[in-house]
Formats: sequence, C-alpha cells, structure tokens
Amino acid sequence: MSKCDQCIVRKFNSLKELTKEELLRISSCKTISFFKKGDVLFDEGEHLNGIFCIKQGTCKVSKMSENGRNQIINLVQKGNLLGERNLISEEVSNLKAIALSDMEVCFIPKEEIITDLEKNSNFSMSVLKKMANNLKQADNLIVDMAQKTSKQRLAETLLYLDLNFVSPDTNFIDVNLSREDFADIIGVATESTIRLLSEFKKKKIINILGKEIEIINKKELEKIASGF
Amino acid sequence: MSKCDQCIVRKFNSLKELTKEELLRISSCKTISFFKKGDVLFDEGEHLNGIFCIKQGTCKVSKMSENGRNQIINLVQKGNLLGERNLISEEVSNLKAIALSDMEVCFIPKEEIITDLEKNSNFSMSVLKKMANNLKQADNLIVDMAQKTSKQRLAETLLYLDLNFVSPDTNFIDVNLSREDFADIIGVATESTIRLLSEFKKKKIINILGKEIEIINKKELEKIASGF
DNA sequence: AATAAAATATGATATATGTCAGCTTTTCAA
DNA sequence: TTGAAAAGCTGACATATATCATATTTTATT
Repeated sequence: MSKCDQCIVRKFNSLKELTKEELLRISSCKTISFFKKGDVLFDEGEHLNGIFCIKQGTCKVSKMSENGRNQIINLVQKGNLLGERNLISEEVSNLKAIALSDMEVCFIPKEEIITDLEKNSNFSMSVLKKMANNLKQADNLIVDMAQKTSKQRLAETLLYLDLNFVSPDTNFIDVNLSREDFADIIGVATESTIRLLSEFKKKKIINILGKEIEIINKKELEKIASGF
Repeated sequence: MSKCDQCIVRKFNSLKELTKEELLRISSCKTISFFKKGDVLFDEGEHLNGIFCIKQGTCKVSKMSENGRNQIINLVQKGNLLGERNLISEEVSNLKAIALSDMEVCFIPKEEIITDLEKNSNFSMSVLKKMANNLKQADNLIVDMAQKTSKQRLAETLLYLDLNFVSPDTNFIDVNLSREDFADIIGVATESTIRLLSEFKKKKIINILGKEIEIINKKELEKIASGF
C-alpha cells in the first residue's frame, strides 16, 4: 500500500493541510481502486461512506433530470477530491461519476476525514474554501445555462477544456468526450452539438480530427462565448 | 445594541453553534442596518468584509450574465446568513442582493467569524454542512436550467414559493415578486413568464390577484414540474 | 385628483433548438 | 477480418421561446 505522505497528488487538494501523523492514519485505512474508461465510480442514490482522491485519470460527474436527460455538471481530474459533499451530509449521493479514462483512485473512509475536519482547522478551512469556490462556479453555471445560447455555452466549454485539459505537445484537447458528452455538458440535443461543432470547424475556429479537437482561433471563441 | 445571545433568529442558522462567550464578542462588534424594499444590500464586484444575518425580511440574490440579462439565483429570508462565501475567499462578491421587503439585517465583520470558524469545530462543521447543501441545490438548479422547459421551471418555482413563503392565513404566496422577477428566476423573457402565468390561471392551477398568487391545484403543478 | 411612469398583458412574427428519419463512419468483439 | 453495434452526421420539419409592437392597467408623484 502506497503512503499518502509520499503521494504527489495530495499536494493539489485540501489533503495538503494534513499533518504527517494524520496522513499516516489516512494511509493505513485508505483503499486503492482502478477503474476502466466507462466504469461507474458511484451512482445517484448510492450511499458513499467516504471521499475519493484521484491519483490518475479523469471522470465526468452528472445528474439525471426528471425528464430523463443527463446533465454533466463537472469534469474532475487527477489531483482533485471527489465526493466532499457526501462527507458532511448523511444523504445518498445526488450525482453519478463515470471514468472518462482509466483511473487510479484512493478511497478514504468518512470517519477518518471527519476526525481531521474537526481537529485540524487548516484542513477544514481549506475544504471550506474549496466548497466556496465550487459554489461560485455553480452560480456561474446556473447563469450561463439560463441566459446564454447553446453556441455561447459550447464556446465556453471549449475554452474551459483548452485551459484545463489541453495536451502541451499536440495542442489538442486531451479528454475523451463523445459528441453526446458535449451535448450533456452544454445541455442541448446531441444533433445540435454536432451542428455547432461543424459550424465552428467550417469557420476555422476549431480543428476536428475524429474525437480530437484543437482550438485554432481562441479570440473568436472568446468573442462568441461572451455574446458578440 | 441588541444582544446576539438573546436573538431568536440565530437559532435558524449556523450561529446557533457559537458559545455564549463567542456570541458576546459577536454582539459587541456587529452592526445593524435597515433596508427598504428595493435597496441594494451589496452589489457584484463589491468587497464584503463580513457576513449578514437576516433578522427581518427577504431579499433576492442575483447575478448579471455577460449578455446583460439578470438571473436570480436565490431568495433568502429571515433567519438565514448571507455572504458566507465571501468570508472564506478574498475575492469580491460575484452576486448582488436586493431587498424584496423592508429588512433588518445584522452585519458581522469577517475577522470575528473567521476566528470562530477556526476555533469552534461545531460552528465550522455547521457552515460546511450548509455549504454542502447549497451546493447540492445549485447542482439541481443547473440540471433544471439545462434540461427543463420554462413551463416546468415556473411550476417548480411556484411550488418552491408555496413551500417556503406561503402566508398561512391567506394561502397566498407572500413574497413581493414582479413578473420580471419571476422571469429572472426561471430564466426566460418577461413576456413568456406572463403568458405562462396566464395559462396556469386559465387552467385553474393558480389564482392571480394582481401581484398576489395562490396555488389552487398543487397536484397538477407537481405533474407539470416533473414533466407530465 | 391628475398625470407620468412603470408594470402587465397580448398579438404577430422571428429565431433557436428539438425531434425524427435516414445515411455514413468508426469501433469493437467474435 | 468481418459484421454488428455504436457514434457521428445531415436534412426536413416541429416546437418553444424571444423579440417587437402596442394596448391596458397599476403605481408613484406632483
């Protein structure tokens, strides 16, 4: 079993605030799981008794609407924690997480983290900050969903992906998203997404090679995203 | 200056976790403000050096989209805290709050609350729980905005208002929302909102008397909200 | 009470997006 | 390697919602 205090990934999330002793305790009770692309990390309605720390890979976090359509709320990559909310409330998960690539994930039982949250104020403040930030992002997303056109939202999504998931060597966006995934992110029909992507391609704003997408004209994309 | 430890409102939010000594300290540094209907409590871009505790009245919390349209994200009523997020991050506010009725609001400086967050783990856990819950609600709202029709969203909004703001004597919804406010909540044009409200009225689902709205057929509204 | 301003209401029309159908290309398992 | 299934693509059309114009009612101000 690998040791948390030697894990680089921890440096990128709130666990960085834990002391050496706390980390040792976490190390001894955590479990490591491997997921293949497409595997479900957890599902809506599932009872989660802990928190995930993503060592490798990326997953999509989604929620089904009453209408039976899926909405992707977040993409979570290596270095991040997943399921912080479930720590604090006793409720079952309202979200579903599916691997977009092969993943390596540590699972830390709830009780251990709660102990640290209560004892280590640096840690709890860090979690609070993270949540406050998530909440702000969520507010922004609500406004975008309510007020922006699907074209604007696709432009925003592409810019977001470019910022967070671009491969430095190829310049292509390095997440394995299907057209349906794109549709589920921006909240439109798959066909509409395909049409919009084709339009962007025709206008030489992006370059598409099968599933691979590269942004060519970032300025234009920014203009579209902000409504001009 | 009234004392926090004798304030009933506190019992309804995280401040209930503070000890008597902590409350005394808060009491001595807080300030009370009164806002008239329509007054701005704080605006986007403003630097907030503390947190609000609402003693009386209700306000709408909104954010401007880049398109220049307003989106109401939340209605916050008596008993709730406002601006928790601004405590934790150093950034300026991304939201605007406007009074929907005359309000009485206590303002508690940031530093005082931070001290308590770090020292009193019951308090910080309560704030965490509240935020986790807000985040869950925000996720739900994202999905609704993305996937539901404006009719469904109006139905949901009416049910939400009925649940949280109904006057027990009159059965009417007791928040002073204009048609434009409704539009800004469900994220559609004001004209569309008016049309939908008229439709609900014609179908005897709601009763409208000027600004006053009463739900007559809750079952039907629930059906509409969930997509049937 | 009279007037102006704001909010509400409704019709006509434009536009964005969804839905359905059919086709092509890619992926994956036998 | 091949054939079936899934994903991607495109056109035609339907529907939801926005926009613009205008009328009416309510509210606020003098």
